[in-house]
Amino acid sequence: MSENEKKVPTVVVKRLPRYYRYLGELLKQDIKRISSNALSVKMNVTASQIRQDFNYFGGFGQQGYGYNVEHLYNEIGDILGLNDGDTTVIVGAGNLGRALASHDTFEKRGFKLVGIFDNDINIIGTKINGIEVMSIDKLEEFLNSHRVDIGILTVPKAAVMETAEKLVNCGVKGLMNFSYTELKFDKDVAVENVHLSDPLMTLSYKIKQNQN
Amino acid sequence: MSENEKKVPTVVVKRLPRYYRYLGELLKQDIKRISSNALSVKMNVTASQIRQDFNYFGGFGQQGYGYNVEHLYNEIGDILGLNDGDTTVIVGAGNLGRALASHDTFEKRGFKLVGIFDNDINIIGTKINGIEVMSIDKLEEFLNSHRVDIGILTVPKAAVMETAEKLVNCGVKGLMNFSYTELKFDKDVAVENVHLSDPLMTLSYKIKQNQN
DNA sequence: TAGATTGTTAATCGATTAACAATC
DNA sequence: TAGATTGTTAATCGATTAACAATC
Repeated sequence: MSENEKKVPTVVVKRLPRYYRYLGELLKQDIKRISSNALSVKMNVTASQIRQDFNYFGGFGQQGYGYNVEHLYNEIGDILGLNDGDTTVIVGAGNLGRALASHDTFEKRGFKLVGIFDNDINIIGTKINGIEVMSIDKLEEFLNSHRVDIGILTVPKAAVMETAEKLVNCGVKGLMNFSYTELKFDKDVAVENVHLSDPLMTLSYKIKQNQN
Repeated sequence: MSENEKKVPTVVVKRLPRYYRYLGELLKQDIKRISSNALSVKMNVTASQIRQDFNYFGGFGQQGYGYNVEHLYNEIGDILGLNDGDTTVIVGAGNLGRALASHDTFEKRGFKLVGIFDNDINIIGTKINGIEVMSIDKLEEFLNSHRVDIGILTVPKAAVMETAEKLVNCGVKGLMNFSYTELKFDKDVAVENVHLSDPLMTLSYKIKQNQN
């Protein structure tokens, strides 16, 4: 990052996927352009925030016109690295692993699933979404012979640390962890810990509030 | 909410599940008490933030001692409404619905799954995690004869709005939506929209940053 | 009591919103 | 050109951190 580029706040980065989704919808509806104001109404945020957010990455709009939907969509995709052809492996072919392997949004977003691994002899060899489940014993061999950018971890908690280290040691650059732990590596390894019950708990809180 | 209670910022509420998880771990390790400072090191946040956060709900600690782990854990559980015995139904028994039905953390957090619904004749009647999948045609009948607090939506996007409205009309107070839309109701219906590919995109962004 | 650590106020920092000149 | 809407600076708001008196 060069001297004069200001670091983009995490809070802004976290909003990018949402912009991307909304713009994708507009694109589908064949809407060619949109103003920050019109978008703000749809997304329920302020127009000011939208313009500020986009300006972290340079202006994508045009005065008096607004934003070209397709252009903006592609730019945000680029910023998010969705056009980098990132490859993924899923480790852990249990219920959640299988669900994610079949989750076609990942593919739509430009991520290519190249391998699924498990240690259950009854699962190894079966196919999920056209991809054969391989033995976890073959993981390192596979990683050494294929470029894998992202590891999606759906293994039990007890196995997650060991698995994560294997992945990282073999050059995987990012981990999406669904196990019940919080992984953390040096800053050169990107990690996203996903806890599916967190939003459920937040929901429970909100329900309780509404009752009063 | 009474006059003099200040509204808890969303950002604080969103942190509660994480505190809850960490305290649960401490509890398992038989750690009886912890100071905000020790917890801050573990959780990689500031001790100041921890004390501020807890103080929105009244003080749970004791000067010179710190916090009693079990007590704090239970208090946060109460605040989150985990002891309210909230019941859930899952609508959509595809891969993700099945994975969530088998996801035992939901149950550990005090949520009771009471029904699973689908429209696929091949799935109806099968059992997931001991619960029989019912026809979606029976949804309203079921909701009218059972108290259901939370609806977990794993139906295709095209069906989500209609399903959500059915649930809400039958008294469901909160929705956890995994479909590719953003649901929004009046503020008396709590909604959490979960987009599994969002963290994957954020991860992709981080990887791209690390490359530079 | 002395030491530790909270609860809470005050200071700082960062993010959001408002405003408007620039310009398409 | 006149109107619309951005890009961007300035003002405001809110969240985080620092500091410390209260107190266990």
